[in-house]
Amino acid sequence: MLDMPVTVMAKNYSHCPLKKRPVHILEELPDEPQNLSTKPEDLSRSGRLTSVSPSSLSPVSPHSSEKTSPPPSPPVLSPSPQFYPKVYPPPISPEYAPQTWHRSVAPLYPPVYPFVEYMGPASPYSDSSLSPPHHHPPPIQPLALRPVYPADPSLSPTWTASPPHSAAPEDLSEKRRPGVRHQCPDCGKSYSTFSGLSKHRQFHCAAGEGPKKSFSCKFCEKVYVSLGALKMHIRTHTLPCKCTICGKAFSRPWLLQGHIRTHTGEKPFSCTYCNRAFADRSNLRAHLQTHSDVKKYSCPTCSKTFSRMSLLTKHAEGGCGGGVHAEKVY
DNA sequence: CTGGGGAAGGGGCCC
DNA sequence: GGGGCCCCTTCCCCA
Repeated sequence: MLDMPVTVMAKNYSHCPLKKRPVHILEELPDEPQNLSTKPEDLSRSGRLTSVSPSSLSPVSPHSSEKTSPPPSPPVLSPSPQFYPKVYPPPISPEYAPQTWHRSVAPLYPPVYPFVEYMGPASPYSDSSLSPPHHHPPPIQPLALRPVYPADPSLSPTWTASPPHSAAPEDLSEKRRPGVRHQCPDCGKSYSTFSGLSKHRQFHCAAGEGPKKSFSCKFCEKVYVSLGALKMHIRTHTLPCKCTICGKAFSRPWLLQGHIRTHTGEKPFSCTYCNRAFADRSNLRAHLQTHSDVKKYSCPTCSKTFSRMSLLTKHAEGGCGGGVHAEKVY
């Protein structure tokens, strides 16, 4: 069974009047990894907020009533490009939209590999905070992934997932012929056995184009292709950044920083149209949509636009008939 | 019921 | 590789 941390789902928010969401309290964390936080204690101990970097969203001091520039009149109707510089992909239908981990039951990240084989002391999981995939793989099929080398040595081989029994006996004998070295076409390392080369190419060769290592979270079923991504994810379980005021824990320092603003009342982001201030930049961005006649999300059926995807989804589900195949308006 | 605000989460990117 | 930040998204609450 999984060695999960004890997570207490608070029934109410009495311990923090500002919270609207249930709070996960890690009561015990067996083999708790080191504090992966950057400087959470510095943040909470000092109680001093780091300055928010200036941006296009014009942060202002918490209690400043003066504005650096008069609000433009009247509000521009189309979203300012400075806020939406990206080319957005088509919105995902909510039924397929990703959900946050604490709500999700099914893993969002299917394993990259059918299996991961441990390689002894040099294992990437030597860090106690990182665990090997807790899904014990099915019996390892030798040659489950094998490279097919092209004639041109400068080209990377393709990988095939042919079952082991598909390899002809003569092929195996060829691969194990004494004196024959199996060289990695990507990095040049040679191995006495084909399986050695195969393992190298699957899990160690950074130059290769084959599948890379996978890093599995020991607290849930998510799998990442990089150690950094896994470490970042693990913080969502360990929640190393703790608010000294209410005790709520967060995965990242800047999340805690934003939370502390809910206590201090600091709202560094102000709307240039109505002068309303927000503690969160994204909330200001959403607010700016309310000043626009043509909003970000439009119904493909009736062309009505909405400031939020959730509103469009409700609209579509409410009988417009257009479904939730929303399109963003720019 | 709808629309908006508040709070928070995650991945990605840049330094 | 890690930290900080950005952006998007989601959920909850309220008017």
